[in-house]
Amino acid sequence: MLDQYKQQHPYLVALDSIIFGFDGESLKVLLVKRGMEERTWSLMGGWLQPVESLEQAAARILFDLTGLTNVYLEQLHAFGDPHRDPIVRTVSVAYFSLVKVADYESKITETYQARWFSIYNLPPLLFDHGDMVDLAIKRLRYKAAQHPIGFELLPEKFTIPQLKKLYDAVYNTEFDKRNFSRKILSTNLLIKLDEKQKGFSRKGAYYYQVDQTKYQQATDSFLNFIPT
Amino acid sequence: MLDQYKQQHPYLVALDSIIFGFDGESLKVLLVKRGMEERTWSLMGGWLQPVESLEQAAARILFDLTGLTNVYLEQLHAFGDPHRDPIVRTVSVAYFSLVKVADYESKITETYQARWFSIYNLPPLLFDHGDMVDLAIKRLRYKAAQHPIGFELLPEKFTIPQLKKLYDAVYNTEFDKRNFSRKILSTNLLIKLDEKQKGFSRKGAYYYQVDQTKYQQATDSFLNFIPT
DNA sequence: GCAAAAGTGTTTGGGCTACACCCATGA
DNA sequence: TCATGGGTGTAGCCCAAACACTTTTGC
Repeated sequence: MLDQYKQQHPYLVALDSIIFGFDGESLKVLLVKRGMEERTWSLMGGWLQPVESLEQAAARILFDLTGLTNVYLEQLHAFGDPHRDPIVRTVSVAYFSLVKVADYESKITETYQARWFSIYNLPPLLFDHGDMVDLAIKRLRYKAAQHPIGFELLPEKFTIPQLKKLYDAVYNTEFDKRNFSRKILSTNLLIKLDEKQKGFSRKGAYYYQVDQTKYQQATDSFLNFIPT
Repeated sequence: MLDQYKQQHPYLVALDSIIFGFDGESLKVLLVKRGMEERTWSLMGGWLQPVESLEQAAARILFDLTGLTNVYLEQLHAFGDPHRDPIVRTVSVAYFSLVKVADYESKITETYQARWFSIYNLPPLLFDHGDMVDLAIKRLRYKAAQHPIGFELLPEKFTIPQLKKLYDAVYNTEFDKRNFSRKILSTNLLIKLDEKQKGFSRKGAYYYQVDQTKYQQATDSFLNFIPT
């Protein structure tokens, strides 16, 4: 190894994931109690391994907890305050992910002690994990305003009222249902199914699903996505 | 140190800066030829030191090259492909910054071999620095479309036509001057000065400066910032 | 038949776009 | 006086916001 490299200090590199889910009513974050820190809730995290990229590591860690693959995963921010971990200096790269709660629900408490918390009712968190969550919420709002990522939080089939409730929860407000559905449908990203939701309301709402082809393209383009 | 930490591999952590500048005509990036890599241009970068945060490190490195402080500096992305640096595994946190070219111009070539390159005419770059620049341009466009960060690239006093040229350069297009100035002025972020620019045009354009108070607040809020 | 949620239509105002003319000045 | 860039005004259009009524169905 060259001198220039030898003189430098190496640091531990961790990954932490802010995992968002939506249960039909409010926006939730998945927290765990890990290892030595029995008393404090924290984000799901782990260490970067020699053979993997940051993104691969984040996906691996997410898989360990949830058993899910093919999940929406986006790098949030690298946190590197010298004293963020009081034991040993660690740089943590935070990722945020959006998961469909229904897809796995059961798995999460098998190995880990994990629980969903409403974003408006979070417990004290380990290290700077609270900052990470705050930033992730901000980013989610920012991003969901222009990109149709909200679908990632719902099951394959969902109704427009469900989608509206999700947006209501994310922005902590109440959108106008008429303008909302007009706006959403005008994107042409949704395919109306023949099936109606049963049990929830008398009338029943039509199910929709995402047009995956169009969705892939739209993800990269600008869309102003918040109606009234 | 606890076992959990001991078993983990540490890595070198670097910082790289995409430094944008505007010379009145086109958008530029500042590149250097560093150390051993005499033959390849690269971004300005350095190693994370034990006592500093990521942001402090990025600011320090930027200061070393340009002598500037109080510069617009924003974390772009952490790059961690296992083989991005072929010699030793390194995680690099990239920052992008916007500097006022006029403020220092002279200093940059004293210690380092540095040069401004048009973003449309970049040389081959070291490692994954090309990806970093691409991402930074994308982010700059994305961000400048909604936040008034364009001012960071101009001197304290600037004219509306100068600002329009900057936006033209960033988006590689030509905005309509009437709509552009209406839009910019409607934000009320600019203070018109009594002074006119001399020498460039016959008539001379009025200088403006940023209303710092309002600007600080606006930075955090949504503004749709691109006219025709 | 009534309660509760789903679904749809209209009007209005503001902002964006497109476009054209006058102004100030140095040469 | 003329050439060059600076500065402003307007009409049309589209989109977003505000708002109310009808439909469906389980009880």
